[in-house]
Amino acid sequence: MTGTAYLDELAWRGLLFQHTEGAAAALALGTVTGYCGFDPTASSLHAGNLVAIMSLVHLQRAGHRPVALVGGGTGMIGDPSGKTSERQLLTTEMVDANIAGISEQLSRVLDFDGPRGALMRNNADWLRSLDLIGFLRDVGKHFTVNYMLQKDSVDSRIGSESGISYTEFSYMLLQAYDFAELYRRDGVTLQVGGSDQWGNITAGTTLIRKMFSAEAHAVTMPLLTTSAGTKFGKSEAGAVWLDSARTSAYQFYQFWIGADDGDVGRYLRTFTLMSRAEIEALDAATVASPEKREAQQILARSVTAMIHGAEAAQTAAEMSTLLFAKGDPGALSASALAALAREVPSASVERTEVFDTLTLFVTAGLTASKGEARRLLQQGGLSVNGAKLSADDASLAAERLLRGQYFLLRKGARDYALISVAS
RNA sequence: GGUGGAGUAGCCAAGCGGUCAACGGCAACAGACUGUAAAUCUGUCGACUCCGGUCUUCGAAGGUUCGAAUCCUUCCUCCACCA
Repeated sequence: MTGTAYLDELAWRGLLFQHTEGAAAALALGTVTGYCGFDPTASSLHAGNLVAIMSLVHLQRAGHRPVALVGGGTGMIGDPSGKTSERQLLTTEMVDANIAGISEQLSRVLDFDGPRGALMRNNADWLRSLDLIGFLRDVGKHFTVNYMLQKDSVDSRIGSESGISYTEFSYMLLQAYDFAELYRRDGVTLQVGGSDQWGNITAGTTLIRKMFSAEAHAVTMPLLTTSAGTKFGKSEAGAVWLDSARTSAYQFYQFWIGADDGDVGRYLRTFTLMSRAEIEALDAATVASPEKREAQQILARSVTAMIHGAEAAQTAAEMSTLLFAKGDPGALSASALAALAREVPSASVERTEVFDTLTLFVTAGLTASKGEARRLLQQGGLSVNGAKLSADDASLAAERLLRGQYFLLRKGARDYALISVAS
């Protein structure tokens, strides 16, 4: 294992934005313990957080020890980095509930066994009981306000309409203190994060130098964007969550398979552990025959398997094929339909002789109101059981139910839902 | 503290007594074309709707008027200049 394996790996994958001087040398000296923080802003992580998770996975694979820090303390304050306005404070209960959710997700992806097994830490353990006077004397004394004002995260907010509260202004010191505390407790000497975290991270290396006369390092990764310039990790329906209760494995799979040709190579590098040669072969395949979507399929399969397991990824792929292979939905077996009901958003309704088309789409959650459903119907954007509906298909007869029980609804090109009739 | 300017739908941004649910752009959604891609073109785009309409919006609260996003008063917030 060469000393620069970690940075080299990040670099060719396009995941290296900047790092402190001497980071490479420090990594070359032996096993380094490095951490990355996760904000408990929701009870689940989302696709965007995968970049940070991968940074820890690569760290571990390069022979180092990763620490995942959940922000049970910092989450009470809110990180101003990259935010244009003051944030709403979360309650302790919300933060703790969110921590429980994201800890579980992190523990599924990282390897906690062995001498370099990952560690899970929660900064609530040291931040919530922090006493103000002690903090101001021990930590605050090491930072000038001048230094803090220079940080981008603060500077951009100073000039903004809403300004920045003292609470969020202090955030950087808490994160710096986290780094120092992890150094003291676990010997952590490296922090990785998004490029917007540079200021917070270097505040930490500064603090460690002043408090412990020790050297610590920062590595940051570029913020991910799509080739269209939009924020990554959003689908039509909103954020792509790692929690299958929020985003089913099928929907998760669909998100990845919809990747643009221009993005898929980068995503393979960022979100899979595939080798450079394998990925370059897929790049070539995309150029040669983009319509096969080979790279997208492998990407979707791989990332879904990492988050939801190989079995769920297999099922998601099968459902995807089922829906998009342009087969006749009437031919689907009862068990295939039952499986579909678990993967695709679904709802059940009472049995009647005829069903109101618009109501069905609203019930299925594909449209927000009957008005919207009507508009889509008139535009030809709705279909049932694989057949496009026309403007006068205001109702559906019970005879059209698949296997006597289901309606397969579709909005647009790829938004499916299943209605099942209570028997 | 003084003077001047500004606050309009998810964002940007017109409108400045009725024809305003409010021009235009972006974003979003749908259709055509495709490869479950991109680009392009077309349509939709406050909420609900029995598609006839109904209801709630233009920083907040009052007021003038037959009628206000548009005029007046007070308040809140932001920006600029002066002190």
